Amino acid sequence: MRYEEELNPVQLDAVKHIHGPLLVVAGAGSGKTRIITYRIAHLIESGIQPHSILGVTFTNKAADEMRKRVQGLVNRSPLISTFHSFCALLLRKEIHHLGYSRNYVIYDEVDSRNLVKQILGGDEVFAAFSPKEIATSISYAKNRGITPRQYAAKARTTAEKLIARSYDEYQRRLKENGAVDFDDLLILAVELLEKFPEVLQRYQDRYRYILVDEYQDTNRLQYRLIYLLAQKHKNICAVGDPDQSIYQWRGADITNILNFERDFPGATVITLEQNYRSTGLILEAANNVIKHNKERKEKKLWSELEEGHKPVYYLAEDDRLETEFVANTVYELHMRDNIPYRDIAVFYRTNAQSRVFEEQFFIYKIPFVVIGNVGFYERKEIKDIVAYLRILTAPDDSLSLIRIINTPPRGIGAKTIERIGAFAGKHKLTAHEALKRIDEVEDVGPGIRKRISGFVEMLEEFRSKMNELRPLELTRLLIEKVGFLDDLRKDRERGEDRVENVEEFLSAISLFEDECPEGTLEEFLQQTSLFSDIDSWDSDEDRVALMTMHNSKGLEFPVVFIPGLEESLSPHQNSLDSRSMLEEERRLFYVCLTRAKERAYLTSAMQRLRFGEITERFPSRFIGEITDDLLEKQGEELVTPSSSKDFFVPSQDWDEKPVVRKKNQAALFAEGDKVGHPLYGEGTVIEVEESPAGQLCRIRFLKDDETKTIAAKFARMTKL
DNA sequence: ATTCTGGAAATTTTT
DNA sequence: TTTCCAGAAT
Repeated sequence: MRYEEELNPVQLDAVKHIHGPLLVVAGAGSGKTRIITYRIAHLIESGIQPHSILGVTFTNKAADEMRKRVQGLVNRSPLISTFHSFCALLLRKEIHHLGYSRNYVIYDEVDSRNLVKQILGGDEVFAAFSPKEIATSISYAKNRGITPRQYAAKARTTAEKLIARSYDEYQRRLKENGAVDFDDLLILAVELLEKFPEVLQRYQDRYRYILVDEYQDTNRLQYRLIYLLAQKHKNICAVGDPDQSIYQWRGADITNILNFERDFPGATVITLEQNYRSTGLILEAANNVIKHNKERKEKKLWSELEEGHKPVYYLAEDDRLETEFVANTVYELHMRDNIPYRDIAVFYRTNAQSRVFEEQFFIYKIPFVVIGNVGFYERKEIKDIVAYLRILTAPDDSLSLIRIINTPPRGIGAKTIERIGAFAGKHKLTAHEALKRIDEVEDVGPGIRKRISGFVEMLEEFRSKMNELRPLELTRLLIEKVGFLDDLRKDRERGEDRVENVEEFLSAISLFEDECPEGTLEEFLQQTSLFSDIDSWDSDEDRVALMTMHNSKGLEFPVVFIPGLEESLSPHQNSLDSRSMLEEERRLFYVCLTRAKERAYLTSAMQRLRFGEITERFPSRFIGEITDDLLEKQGEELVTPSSSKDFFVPSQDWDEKPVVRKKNQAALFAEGDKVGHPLYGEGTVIEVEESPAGQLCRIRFLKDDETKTIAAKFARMTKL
């Protein structure tokens, strides 16, 4: 490959470097991804085996993309994953050393919070503290490498003592449930490598060449992990930019990148300051802002690209008009300048801000996709199904068990669950074991007993089928057996959406089966718990992307909108009285602005609706930090509500829904059809309903004369 | 045991 | 405005 033609001399130095520690300080848009991919390609072309290379990125999406690019260059690819996925992989093979089961379950944030809630439970002293706050504090401590014991030793205030106790109990219950949380993945991986030198050595010799992206956002545990792995061969390449550090609030430690040369003596340091992404004026505006940070190593990006357009600043009267301006401008750019929707993005500070844009874009028929918000796997209906599947693979996960024992409702209430819990506690049993001995639990009525044992038997039945059935088939049968769809459809308002989500979940399993023909249910579950919303975003679809400022990291778009640039939103209220937090807010804004290739639109509102109440707002200080000659101002009087209306008149014939989802609907069954079902046997279709999830059939089955609603697409039914 | 109801709270950012 | 939760009604 001709590296000289594809890279500038500085980039080339970074790419051609093979042995020893290397730090690449890569300013925004300086070709960071390019360097990493070409460097991997170069390593492989120099005769290094792909399997001895490890690449670590921030998101699964970034990892996928990088893998594809390397694949495109040299037709081979090493392991590239996120820190968390890598740790999960490592632990899957080695966790037994630490006394955990290999089939451990990964708890996400919601699970963690529920567990904390459970711990605080009956104790009224704790009522003053929210489970969320405590969960956050615990996570914060964990990311700093503080153990429960260390925390307890240092605790002084009542709150700290409470957190200390909760933390300790939290860890105990995690282990009891055979579960680990996100933070544990890192903690346990580090613990494993520290306590078992022979394991460490194996992995050191396996991954001789390590690359870490977004190094400025690694925390102490992640640093430790990399340090351990790279200690022997010292072939570590870290790429990052201190000006783009935006995760200190969750424990990212900027000193990791600042002390690189101290930690890896003899390191080569390469700094990239030429920007290839943004046109001149946008870049200059960004430089303007970031230079206001005090805690910063001087660095000035420059560009050979043309000056381009000035960033536009629009001050709206209120948030409604702000979104209208954005929608108008998007519409104009699309219609007049033929800019595809996929080239446009909106970055806001808080997820709550997305709503008004969704509504406005909907009115304007502008196709869009919201990235982030409530992640797919965090939706209740999906978490419920996942809980069922987890229980099959890991019976001890009592959190999941409690979640599903009465979902859908089967007459097992809070009181009963409490009694079972007490029984389990008394006899030192897991919830699962206690359920099996339900006959010994006192004060439980005969009807309830019967339902519980029925429930337990059903789980056993499915568990025994786990080996013979593929995950998709198993999940389908489970959903039908439990009557999950019937339950969802009881919700008149959102039932259809939920059924549709279930459908999407099944598609995800199907995709997994295609990709990993040998993949087990456990592996699927582990993979999904480390999935984030941005990972599944298809950037080829022609839609405007809506996401938080944090999610914009690592991306680029020709056109970028940054709304809500007001004091108390950006910079955020909670950061106003700390200089370091304020500087992080500034970096965040800087990151967003440098995503823009050709056009940037910055907007603020003077009034904003908050919880249905009007609040007064002031333009962000960040706007003031950009010199006037760099901004094209479009103020209140320039685009008033009336004149903005002139931009856009929705035409009458645009009647189709702007956001169209592809559906592969096939008319499968009709009323009166005789059908055979793998679980229920023979039946007759008595009603067919078309839904977003395809046909839903009400079917009366001969066996016990029962009527059930079944999604035709997913049931393996045959016409008789 | 489940569903309904009204009052209170909610919004920082996430692997 | 929407979401959440405790207590009341079924």
